Amino acid sequence: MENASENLTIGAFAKAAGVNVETIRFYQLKGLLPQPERPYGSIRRYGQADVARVKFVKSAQRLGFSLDEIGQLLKLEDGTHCSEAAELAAHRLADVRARMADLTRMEEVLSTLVSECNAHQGNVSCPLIAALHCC
Amino acid sequence: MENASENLTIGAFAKAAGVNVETIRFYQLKGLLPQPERPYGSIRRYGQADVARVKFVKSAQRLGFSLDEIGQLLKLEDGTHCSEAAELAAHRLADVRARMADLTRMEEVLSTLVSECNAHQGNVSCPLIAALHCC
DNA sequence: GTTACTTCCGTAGTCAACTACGGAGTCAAG
DNA sequence: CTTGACTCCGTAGTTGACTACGGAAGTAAC
Repeated sequence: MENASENLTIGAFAKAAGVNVETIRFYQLKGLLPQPERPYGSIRRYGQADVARVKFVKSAQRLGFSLDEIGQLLKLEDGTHCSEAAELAAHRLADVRARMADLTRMEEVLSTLVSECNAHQGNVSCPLIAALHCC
Repeated sequence: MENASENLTIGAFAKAAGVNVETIRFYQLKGLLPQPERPYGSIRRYGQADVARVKFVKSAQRLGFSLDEIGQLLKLEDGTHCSEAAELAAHRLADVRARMADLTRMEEVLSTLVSECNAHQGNVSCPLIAALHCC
């Protein structure tokens, strides 16, 4: 008999990869995982390479890549197309920086308003509400 | 005759507020704008107070508030419930800071990987792909 | 050989904040 | 009084990444 970890049912596979069964099936539909053949109408089996692939997807997601982009990265998975991969990452990096700039702006305004509200003891209007009315 | 800006059709209102007509109707559905009465089966009219309300919504959105939260803020619009408003803003601020922390982590990893990829001239595996495979 | 768990597969639902569509009614200008 | 633009209203579609459902078939344990 083969190693048990090379003969996983979809449930064991999902558990090993740390995702739901439905997520596996969803990734197959999206082309992120190959549709495994079903020998003689029985159930499909998975191995460590499949687990690694899902973990690759999850790692890339943590860096902000979309599933579409991850599909592109998976085509470069052999590591021989470094410049293409770097270009994808550079786009991601630009997007991350743009979102950080937005959040920085929000953070500045919100923290100012929160501290103004906390300092505010009078009976005139709330600084936060006033700011939303006026800008 | 009244001031034209107090007798707006929905189209003029939307233009004045800088949004689409459909957005107005959507906000009415969500309770962010009152459902104006239709006098005698004719069309509805809007005024500057409505325009101000939509602009309030859009200002709050720029600070990261969801429409649900904005609904709560609108109930405090008279400015006399500063501490409640400040509490909502504090939650928003915490969320903004959490998202910034996530993005900062992504930025660090991505920028490192992009520069490693750019420095990488050998024929061994791409640092980006390797990183996704391993962490 | 039966019970109980799992898998298969397609379709539909979730969330947020809209956007699009379509048919009927209303309104102003000529 | 007709034309054309606008409004009304409900329903459905969009995006992304899943999650849920349900009936049929395969599989494992006893």
